[in-house]
Amino acid sequence: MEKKTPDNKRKTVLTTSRNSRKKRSTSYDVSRMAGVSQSAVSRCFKPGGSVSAKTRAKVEAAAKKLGYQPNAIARGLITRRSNIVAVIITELTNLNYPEVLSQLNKILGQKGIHILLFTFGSKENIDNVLDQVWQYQVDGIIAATQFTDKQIKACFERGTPLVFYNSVYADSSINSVCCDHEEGERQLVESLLKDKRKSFVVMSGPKESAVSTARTRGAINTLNEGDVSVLQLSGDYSYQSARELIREMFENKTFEPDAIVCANDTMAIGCIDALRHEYNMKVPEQVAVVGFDGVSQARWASYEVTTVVQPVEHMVEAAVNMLIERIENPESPAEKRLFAGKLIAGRSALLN
Amino acid sequence: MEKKTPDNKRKTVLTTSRNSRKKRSTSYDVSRMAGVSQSAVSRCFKPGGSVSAKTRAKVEAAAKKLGYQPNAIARGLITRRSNIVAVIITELTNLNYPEVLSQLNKILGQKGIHILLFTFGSKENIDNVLDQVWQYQVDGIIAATQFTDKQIKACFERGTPLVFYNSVYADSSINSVCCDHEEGERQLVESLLKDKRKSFVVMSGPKESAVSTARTRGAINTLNEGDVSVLQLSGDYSYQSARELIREMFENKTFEPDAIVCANDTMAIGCIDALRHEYNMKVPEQVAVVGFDGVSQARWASYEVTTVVQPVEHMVEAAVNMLIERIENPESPAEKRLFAGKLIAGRSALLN
DNA sequence: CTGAAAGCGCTTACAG
DNA sequence: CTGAAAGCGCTTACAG
Repeated sequence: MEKKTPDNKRKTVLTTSRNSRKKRSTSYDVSRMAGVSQSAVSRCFKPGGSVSAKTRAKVEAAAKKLGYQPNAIARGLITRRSNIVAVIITELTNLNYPEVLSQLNKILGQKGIHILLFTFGSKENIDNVLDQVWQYQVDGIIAATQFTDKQIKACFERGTPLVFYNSVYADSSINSVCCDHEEGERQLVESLLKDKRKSFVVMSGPKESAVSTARTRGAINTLNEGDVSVLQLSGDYSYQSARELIREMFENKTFEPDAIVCANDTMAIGCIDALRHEYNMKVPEQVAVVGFDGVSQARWASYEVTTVVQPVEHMVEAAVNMLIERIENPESPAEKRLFAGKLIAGRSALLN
Repeated sequence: MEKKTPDNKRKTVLTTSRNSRKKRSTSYDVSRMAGVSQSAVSRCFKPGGSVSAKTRAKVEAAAKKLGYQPNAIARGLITRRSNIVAVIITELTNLNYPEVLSQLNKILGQKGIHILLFTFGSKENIDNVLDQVWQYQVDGIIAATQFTDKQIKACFERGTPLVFYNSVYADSSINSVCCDHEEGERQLVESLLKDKRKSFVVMSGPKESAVSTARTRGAINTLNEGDVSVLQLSGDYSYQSARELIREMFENKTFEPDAIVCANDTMAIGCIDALRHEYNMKVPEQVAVVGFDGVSQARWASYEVTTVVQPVEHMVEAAVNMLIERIENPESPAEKRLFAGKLIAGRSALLN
């Protein structure tokens, strides 16, 4: 009631809520209290703005008293820089992503950039996500998911810088940071070949995942160079899918592997559990199992998965730097950065 | 070069970048092409805006041709509704959070609300995060972390609705959604007591975590009702910390537990691995181990942790609904919602 | 260094 | 239903 309501027609729900919401103070409020112009206030909050020490002192005192913070939304409207980046990421249940996301937040935060987060299951439509992204005028996009050509083109047309994380496209005008999945897998498989393994199962992740495809390709190509038998199975990156594939294989009794190459650590863990706990087999003596990613769970004593660790910190930092470079200088040439993974010999496979 | 640059003084880096950035079309561009007023365009994009079918058709055609999307930033400036909610979350490595975050995104997304994500390690300052939050004029905050009274007061003063997730405060004017950690722990411990366990280790998480404190309190209070010996140890929710605590305990040979009550599943898994792989002990025969959370890893065959599952989906949905209710109606009374967890008997403890 | 003024792209009473 | 106009809270040439 103590509020001034000059306009007593304000009665809609929206207005009610607007009124009862405390009004935040603006640069005008500060300028009035400090006895300076509104422009002066604005300059005080702009790094490198030219203001005298005296003016700055007055403004800072007033701002503090009023609890003033510049409105980043209004600023973004006029500067066309929101300092917000969209992070689009599938499968948050993928054990690798929390680390990626956490690292992204850390590095972007250091640069004063914020994350508008979009995650989604396979069901949802990336087009919808992109619509949201345009509306929020983000400065750029980091995408850890697969886009269609059309979606990529839309980003170009709108001039929104785009960097893919672990998702590669042949088109050289597309920016990406990627782990060398194919080469990493080759190293794993070569070690298994040296260890005289003869019957291989290669267990892929989801069909639509380019990462899984690259890993599988690395495995198959390397195996084709050796004199071994190979069975390809297709899962979905999950622990459950790996267990089920093992179960099916043994029930059909069609194949007796002595090595299993999994598309990620989670599936490797699923295989190890199925082999040991359902079929009473020795890992790695009877069957060697290898994964990929280097998630923390892979190091747990019950598994100690032999795997390739992605250099997540370096990759994320590279992605962020690439994106910022392209936000600040849209003419930067496109670039693909490929990082080597590091093979870690655990106890799920005998490697010398 | 084909661009019109009426003002040839534009030469700063910022301006360069602005120019080379494709200009997105605005409601004015659409109105010009459609031959209607800009207000008409605006109304077409407002749900329930009153426009004739004819006008709407013209506007939609023009908008489509221009690839127009309303600028949510400009809209937010005038409506004072950004449709952005800040999600503030510690310890993304905590295995429970990916699920929470993914669920948050799903439910908020369904309501047309976006997430500005803030994660941080223990080092960083929540005050800094809150400064960012104010600047971005978020509609509300979901905090899965501990605030100081002063920080909570700041939210009140600015009129920013705030809902805590798994973080409780005595003050009844604070909104929160929480799992009943104390009662869940009581149930776990009672089962262990029924199972005739006599020597208990209670392994806490980080000192600053209210959740860990509640769980530990539930355990200790229940144990005090029985005739058993109790050793309290303090870790940090991590697998490593649990293994180290076990190691220290056995090296000091001060205590021989037959039951270990862990602050979360990850620590329970660490205990199981340490007991089995370092000390060659049988779990659950010699030592029973229980956790808390119900993360997917707890169900892995190597562990099958007896635990209490948090009803994450319900909790997140409750938090989102509470927040939206308070955004739309700031006068809503404060509320605390407490959800029961569900005890799942795994094979890490013998429960009947 | 400083202030007055224009303008970012919208929404929304208001008057027709 | 429609359009002209004011205004959200800023930044930034411009002129002093």
